[in-house]
Amino acid sequence: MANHIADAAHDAPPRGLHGSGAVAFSTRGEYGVRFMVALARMDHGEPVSLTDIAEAEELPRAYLEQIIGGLRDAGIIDSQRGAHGGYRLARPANEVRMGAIMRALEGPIVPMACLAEEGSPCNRTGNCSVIPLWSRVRDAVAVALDSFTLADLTQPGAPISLQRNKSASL
Amino acid sequence: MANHIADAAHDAPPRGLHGSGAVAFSTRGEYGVRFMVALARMDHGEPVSLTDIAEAEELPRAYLEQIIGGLRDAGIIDSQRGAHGGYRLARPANEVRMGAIMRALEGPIVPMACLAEEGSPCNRTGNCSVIPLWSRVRDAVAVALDSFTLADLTQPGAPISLQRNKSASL
DNA sequence: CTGATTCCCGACACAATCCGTCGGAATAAG
DNA sequence: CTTATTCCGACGGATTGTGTCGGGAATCAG
Repeated sequence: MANHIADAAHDAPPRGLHGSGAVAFSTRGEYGVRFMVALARMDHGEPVSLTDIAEAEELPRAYLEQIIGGLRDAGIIDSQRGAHGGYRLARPANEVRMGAIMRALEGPIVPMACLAEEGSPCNRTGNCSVIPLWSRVRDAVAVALDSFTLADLTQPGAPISLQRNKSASL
Repeated sequence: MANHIADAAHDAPPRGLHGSGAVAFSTRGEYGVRFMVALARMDHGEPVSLTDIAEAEELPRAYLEQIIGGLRDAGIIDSQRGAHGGYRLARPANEVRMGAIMRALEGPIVPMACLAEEGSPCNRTGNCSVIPLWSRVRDAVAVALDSFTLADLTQPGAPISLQRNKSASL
């Protein structure tokens, strides 16, 4: 009886919904950022091998290798194969915004499937007044990420005004 | 040879990592918010049944029922059982912040496992300088969500300065 | 040339989580 | 008593996240 209701909402989302890389930060983001920070610290002109970084950060090497492919494709890091090969920063650390790194690692920032680029995922555009909310959240995340550069994280100590607020519930 | 590296990083995370309700917005958040908006519009003093809302929003009824339990437990909505029962807003729509709704639906906002409340999930607190980044993202999301009230979404039209920026890539 | 080192890439397996369904118990109105 | 509705626990399928494995391709040293 009520099945057609479920069906109507069921075939609406063509793609998996938060799979396209939502604001969800998985280990890809965590590991990838830690990789970048470690690389920025170790990069002294010679390429740094993946094994060295994986050991220093205690991360699974093979998995990390798979993750950082996105960083290379995005032109954030340069790679050199062969003996004595490894990775280097493509640009100085203070010119690399963390938003670019996260987008390369996790895909575009789309907190909700409604905000996908192509196609018309949300057929209720007229009816749905919730889009401004997700839109603002997306922009806020992007601004927050882009307010840091890689150089801000390589230096120890609080890079910008940082208060560890232990307010009750966020 | 290199296995102990993987092992060291392997038994470190005791709990599932982004399961505690990260910034990841799943259908719980989407459906729950749509439920709240629909309820705010239909609430005229009499309780509104879940079936009516599910039909109006074309959402799976049984799943929605499961989702909104969190809203009731958080005291955001009142429920009345039995015939002619249903749901009502516990407070006026303009006093309900969207952050409270999202927290009730998806759990606390924790973009990365490092920021969990209890225990010391990140044993590299001295070494890890990435925490400020995740911390700022978390705060930005919280502020963005709390900048909307439920009333802002029930009225059609742009509630706050809203420009649908179609900038290339976020 | 040969071999060692390192990146590169596709496929695979395991576990967790998400999404949604189902059936029944409790409560309230007529 | 019958009906309408919330409430609750359990269950299954599909998807995705996490990580491994093996081999191929480039590069350098000898």
